[in-house]
Amino acid sequence: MSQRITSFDIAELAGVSQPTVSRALRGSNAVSKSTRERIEKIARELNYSVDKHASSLRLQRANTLALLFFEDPTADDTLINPFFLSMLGSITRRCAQAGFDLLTSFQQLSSDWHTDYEDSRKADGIILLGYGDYADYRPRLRSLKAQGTHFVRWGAPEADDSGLTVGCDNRAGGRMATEHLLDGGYRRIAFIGRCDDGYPEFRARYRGYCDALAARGIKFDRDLQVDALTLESSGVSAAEQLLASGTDFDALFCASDLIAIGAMQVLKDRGLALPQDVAVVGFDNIPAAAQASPPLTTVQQNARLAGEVLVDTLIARIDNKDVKPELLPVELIVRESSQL
Amino acid sequence: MSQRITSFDIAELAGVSQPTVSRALRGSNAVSKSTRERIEKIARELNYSVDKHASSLRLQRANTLALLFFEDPTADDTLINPFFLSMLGSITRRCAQAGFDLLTSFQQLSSDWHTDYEDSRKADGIILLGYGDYADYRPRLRSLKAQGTHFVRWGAPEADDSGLTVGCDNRAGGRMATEHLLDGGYRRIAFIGRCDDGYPEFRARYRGYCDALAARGIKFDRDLQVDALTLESSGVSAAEQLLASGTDFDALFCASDLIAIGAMQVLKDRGLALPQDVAVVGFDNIPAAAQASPPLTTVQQNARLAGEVLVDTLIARIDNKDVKPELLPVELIVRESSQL
DNA sequence: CGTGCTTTTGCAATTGAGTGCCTGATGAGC
DNA sequence: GCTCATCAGGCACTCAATTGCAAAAGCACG
Repeated sequence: MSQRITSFDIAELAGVSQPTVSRALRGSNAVSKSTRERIEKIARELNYSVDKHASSLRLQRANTLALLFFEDPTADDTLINPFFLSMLGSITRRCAQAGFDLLTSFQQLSSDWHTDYEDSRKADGIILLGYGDYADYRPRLRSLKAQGTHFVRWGAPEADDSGLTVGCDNRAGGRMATEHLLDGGYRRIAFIGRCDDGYPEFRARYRGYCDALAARGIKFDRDLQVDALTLESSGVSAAEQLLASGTDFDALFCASDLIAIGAMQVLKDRGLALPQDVAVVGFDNIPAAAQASPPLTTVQQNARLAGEVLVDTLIARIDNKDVKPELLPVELIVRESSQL
Repeated sequence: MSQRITSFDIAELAGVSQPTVSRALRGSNAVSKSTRERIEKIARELNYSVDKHASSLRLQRANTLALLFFEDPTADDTLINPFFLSMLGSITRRCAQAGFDLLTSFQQLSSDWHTDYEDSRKADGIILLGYGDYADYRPRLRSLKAQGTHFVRWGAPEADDSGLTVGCDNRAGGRMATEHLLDGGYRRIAFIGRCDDGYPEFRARYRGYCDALAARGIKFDRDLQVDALTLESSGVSAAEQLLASGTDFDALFCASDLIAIGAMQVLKDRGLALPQDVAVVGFDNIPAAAQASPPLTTVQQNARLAGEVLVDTLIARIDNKDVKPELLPVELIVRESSQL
């Protein structure tokens, strides 16, 4: 295995000094056109590429982002929100376009992941994709922000974190889903999902649900809300709980597709016809939604766009540019679980 | 924002020289216990961590692996083999355990991805997860190998790439799936999937299928093999083609779950009862397999183990240790698509 | 108390690229 | 032909950590 090629090798072959090679390759205008072209040609022929570590050390910039999947300690990999995974491709591509590398990690919500990334200069900024109870890590995010760490998070923006959080318009999605059910003639629509402080995204979807009911003058019934997390098993229990309560309902708006899939299973087992007896709408449009039986109506987030906006926002923050937070659009995908 | 903390700061506070700090923190035995503890304490208090780039530059080692998802140019993200994604968590965790970072990227099969990673010292080695026609990139892998690049690939090992490829025992999986169908009394079992040179994994599954038939003395019928790629749409066309051909069949062994899901859709649309009229078995155990209607019997690969073995194998190669390739075990998951 | 050995530590150089400052060359204008 | 401006390129240093070598300090033993 031959010795690595350095800018000194290129310099020697081109008959110039090493700094000139550096200037030529990074496009300084203090190098004549002919010299630059000669250097570029040699570099190409030798398959030279700049040593990332030397460059980062000198520039004090890694040109690398870190993607952290926060995991629930109880979760196994098969439970990863498929939506996050479908962002991955988009994130890596956008990073590549912007000249950044992407470090990926799955982490427990432990105490030192941020140290590990920004303190050691491995990454210039962090993208956080998390699930689990947001209340648990809100304080940590606050302290990260106070430390000046560069990061963006996917979720529901809160009042005090301008630009730190990118999310889709969950509230609009909740409204669209509920209006769709109302348009279908359903009137006793249950909301399945936790909507307290720990689940800001679910809460926004819930608000959209309330908005739609209010707009049609339908009274909101407290009994029609049942807690559930983004787990199929949680959808199962929620549906069982709702049935056991005896509350009358003719439709479910589930805060996520996984919940919806679990709930549909229970409804079908009880011999209810979907959507004749009960219509179901989910949220996320995970691949399994289309496979479900019946195929699940759901609100789709644009994963491609989401990934791009996360990357762009983070890079803007790193460059100390102003970032205006935006809510990304959602789209209702109507399938047979809500409409024959 | 305060200035970054360096080993010089620690040295000053500890009243020693900077090299002593370096030695203390990386566990050299040329540092007295009391000095080491003093330094470690100060480093901890200041939240110091070693600058990755300076360290890598000096050590000539990035302590980083790159994970490349090779993508089919035609594919969109929703088509990513879910099995690969479920390896991701396992790979990141194993890397973390081994003290490596993980760079992730989705790449077209372009000409310079390897340059970009190992030549620029971004990563010490590369994990390749790919799909599409293997014949297309076999030559590229050969040249990578010739260049001495460190890499491992997930797939079906071939004769000449010892240790470069880690895979599960596709042939055993194919045999198990087929034997299960034979045990269920099915005799006209079709194999749906391409099994030429470009798809070594499918081919291994196909060989297992042939093994099982041969073991029961059942004559193999050429008409019962239909090409398909890992796409739902491809499963749809394959099933239509098989039906159109008029070939008699009572079961399908599909080379992947996505193919199986597409094929089942067609069979159901034609009014065939699953599994009474036709039994179906897939391969991969993707999450949608359990959601399918009827739930799909399939061969499960152990994604956690796969990720760990990929990482371990690659690190062993980087350290120039000997690597013995192994075939990872598979497991048959019986569901209603093949058994009432 | 001196000699010789082992720890412990510091000095100086190294890793590869990027940059401030200065010099030398070139060309234009008079 | 001379002066001055401009441009190209080189020197030396920097980024933060690691390491070979040598010196100093500590220790034991005669």
